[in-house]
Amino acid sequence: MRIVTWNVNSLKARLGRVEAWIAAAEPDVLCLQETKMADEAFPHGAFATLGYESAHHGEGRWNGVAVISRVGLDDVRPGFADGRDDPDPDARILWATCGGVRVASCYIPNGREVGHDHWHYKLDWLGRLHDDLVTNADLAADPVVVVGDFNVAIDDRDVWDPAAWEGATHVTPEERAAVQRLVDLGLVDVFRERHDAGGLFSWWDYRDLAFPKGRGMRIDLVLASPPAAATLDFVFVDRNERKGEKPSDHAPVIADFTLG
DNA sequence: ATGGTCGATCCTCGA
Repeated sequence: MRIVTWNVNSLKARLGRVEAWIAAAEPDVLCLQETKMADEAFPHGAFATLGYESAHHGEGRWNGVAVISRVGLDDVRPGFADGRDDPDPDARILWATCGGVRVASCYIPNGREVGHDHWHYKLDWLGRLHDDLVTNADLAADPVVVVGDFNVAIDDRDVWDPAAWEGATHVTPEERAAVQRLVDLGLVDVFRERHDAGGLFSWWDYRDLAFPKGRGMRIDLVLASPPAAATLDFVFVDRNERKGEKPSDHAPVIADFTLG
């Protein structure tokens, strides 16, 4: 089963590229983030034409997440089920079961600046994801794959210049600890398990020619429960998608499992 | 060629 995460930075602006990419790469499950689209505007028909069911959780201008699947799409659930009364104010997580795998498409808050209200929201958001998993998933027993734009670089290998990012959002001990809590539940960062090297990134800023200069970060993650991670065949970043006309600033991360 | 973003919105904000 080929599971992909891709922050497309507006699905409206990226639809043509996404359609062409699906036809070429043939994902079984494609999780999108930053669709920046209302639910009414989501192009279910375009994906149906390609043989995919789709679910979307959007709000319009910002955020928005989708799960697109050709291996079934059941038990769709937007938002958290973590026992708290306050819903997430943003459209940032969508769960679905695809081909027997429980999948979450996640767009973790950016954080903006360390100490900013939005940074505290980011830490709280990752805590809610943790509690949602504890409440609703049996990671030791079931295939669960949590993917998305985490806006956190787990260690210094995931940053083009750790010195330039020292003390900045995405690399603080607090943010890294919030992701580590997910790993401590048993989730495996399958890309890092398979690739030791630094300099392998999934996002490059549009500004200052960051991509041709190699100035990126690895912030798009595929986190798999042990039963899923044990069946990993390969995982890589399709950095070709960062090239060409009107790319997203993120490239797809592709993980193939021999599940099912 | 010695610089340098993009998208959605409403001309600024968020990333």
